[in-house]
Amino acid sequence: MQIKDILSKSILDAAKKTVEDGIFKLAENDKLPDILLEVPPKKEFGDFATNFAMQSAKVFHANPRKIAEEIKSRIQLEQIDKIEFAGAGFLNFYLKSTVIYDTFKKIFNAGENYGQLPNKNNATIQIEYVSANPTGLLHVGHGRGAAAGSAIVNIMRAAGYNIQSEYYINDAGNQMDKLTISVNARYLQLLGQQTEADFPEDGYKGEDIIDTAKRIIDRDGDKYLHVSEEERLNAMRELGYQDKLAELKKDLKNFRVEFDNWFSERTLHPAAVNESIEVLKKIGAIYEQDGALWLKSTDYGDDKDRVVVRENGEPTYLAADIAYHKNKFERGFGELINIWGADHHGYVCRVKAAMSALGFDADKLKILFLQMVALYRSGELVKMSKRSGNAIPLRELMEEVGTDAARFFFLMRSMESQLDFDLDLAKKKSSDNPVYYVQYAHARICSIFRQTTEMNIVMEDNPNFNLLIHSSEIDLINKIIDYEEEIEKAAQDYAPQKITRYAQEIAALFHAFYRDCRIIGVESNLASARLGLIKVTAHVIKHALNLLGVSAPESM
RNA sequence: GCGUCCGUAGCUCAGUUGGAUAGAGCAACGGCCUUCUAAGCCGUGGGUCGCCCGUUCGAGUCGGGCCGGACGCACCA
Repeated sequence: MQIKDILSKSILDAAKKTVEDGIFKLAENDKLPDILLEVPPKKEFGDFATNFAMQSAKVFHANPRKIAEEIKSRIQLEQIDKIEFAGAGFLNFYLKSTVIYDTFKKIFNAGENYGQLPNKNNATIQIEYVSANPTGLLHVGHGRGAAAGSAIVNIMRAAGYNIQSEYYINDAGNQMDKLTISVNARYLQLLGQQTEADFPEDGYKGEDIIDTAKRIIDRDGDKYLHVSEEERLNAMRELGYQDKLAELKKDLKNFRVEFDNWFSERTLHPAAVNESIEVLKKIGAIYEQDGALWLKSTDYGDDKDRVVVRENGEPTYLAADIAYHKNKFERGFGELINIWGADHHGYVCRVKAAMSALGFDADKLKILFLQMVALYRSGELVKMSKRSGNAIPLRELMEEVGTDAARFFFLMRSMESQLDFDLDLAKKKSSDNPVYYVQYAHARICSIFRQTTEMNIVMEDNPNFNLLIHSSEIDLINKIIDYEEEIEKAAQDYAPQKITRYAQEIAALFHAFYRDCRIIGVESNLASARLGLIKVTAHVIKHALNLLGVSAPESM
């Protein structure tokens, strides 16, 4: 049992005891408030504090000071040095120093396992993210989604959840037709059969389509000039698609993003799409009007009903999405998480409406939104890529600042905040740059180990951590003790930025320790304990960076 | 007009189911290398938490109303 839980329980027991002792009365319908323990904002306020005396003032009909005194006198714990009443009604708990040493010793002994929480034995949670159309290059917005999604997957796994990650490939419908005519036009152009003037108006104009056409020519030459137009278009569709998908996978891999499953929209057409429409028709959630089929999403709070099959008989994107989400629900996940760009928020209601209509628990579907990314260079907003004339491709960002900095910067802010990405700062090789700052702390520790090993300063198997009494050492130990709780919180809130922040904080505490506490040149038992401390510190920094998908170099 | 998100130091942002004197980084200014990486450390200044009203013992946090910004409001995806 964690010290926090022990404290909570003894506070609750003490509160109950005040009632038993007849000090306070609890009315029939009144309940004791939950015990909230927090780490106080200032060290003088102790190791933990609770506002219980204030929270319970109402049900006890007594002033907080009186409540605090009564509770204080009923708590006897060997781990506690003293309890003080402070402020408007806080109870501050001061732990005996042995508590943190005992806790730290357990962490030290856990070694590489520290940071991996026990399995929660939950039904698998599915996280679907990126899911960009395979019709062009991933841009920086996708990059933010990729960084966030993969970090959330890592964090939730560390927190003990079973996770499956998935990418939904929109490889059917309109956008594939556009890809086809675009690749076809570039192919014909490159082989001198067409000019720029022939390029279809609504085609994809990006340069990457030319690259795709070039690769097709490199492979198959001009052979599609000598077949029927239909055959050529079919070839352009398939080859273009395969090429785009391969590029997309390549970028994601370089960005340290992997998926457990790739789900092709094509597999839903036409059977699964038709089937979900039939089911919805049968239960009256779909009706016909103006030659189209409409989902009655207004029954579930939507502004208007939505078309699922167009007048021309073609299903809409929504129709496929209903079939896809139905499929996901039927796979039996405990929770479905989608990470979408903020520009899709208007879409939530209709998808949830369809799932509710189909009898699924729409609350199991959690949709997280990602706000936009704005890149700044020399203080100026960078809008377009010079090369592609379009949104900035993720690979250009990776080339410019590197994968580590790109991921770290994407994960510094909460997802629902717009992100201003400072390219100059991301490239700086100094402590101004937060990613270098954290990595440097890790490298510094590795460097100390290289030197101490050479000087035969060794860490014993069982160092005496009680020797670590400097405030810089205590602060660092306390931060390390917090780590697993931080993971838990980050997982619960789907908030990778909490880990990014934590990494910066522990790095800062290490640098302060480095300033105050030397290892080489001190008495061997103390050196040994300090080596133990920095060994765990290095592990935690590396572990946190791994969760973020950022490397932890051993030298810089 | 409607919906979602945002508004906290000059800039970018944290602020743990409402709690103690609102924090961090950058920028500015001033210090620290004969000793484990100065890619580091220490110090100083800097705030009407967009505005108003309400709920509460207590509001940056909750509710209502304004103001400002981003995004969305297709038989596109």
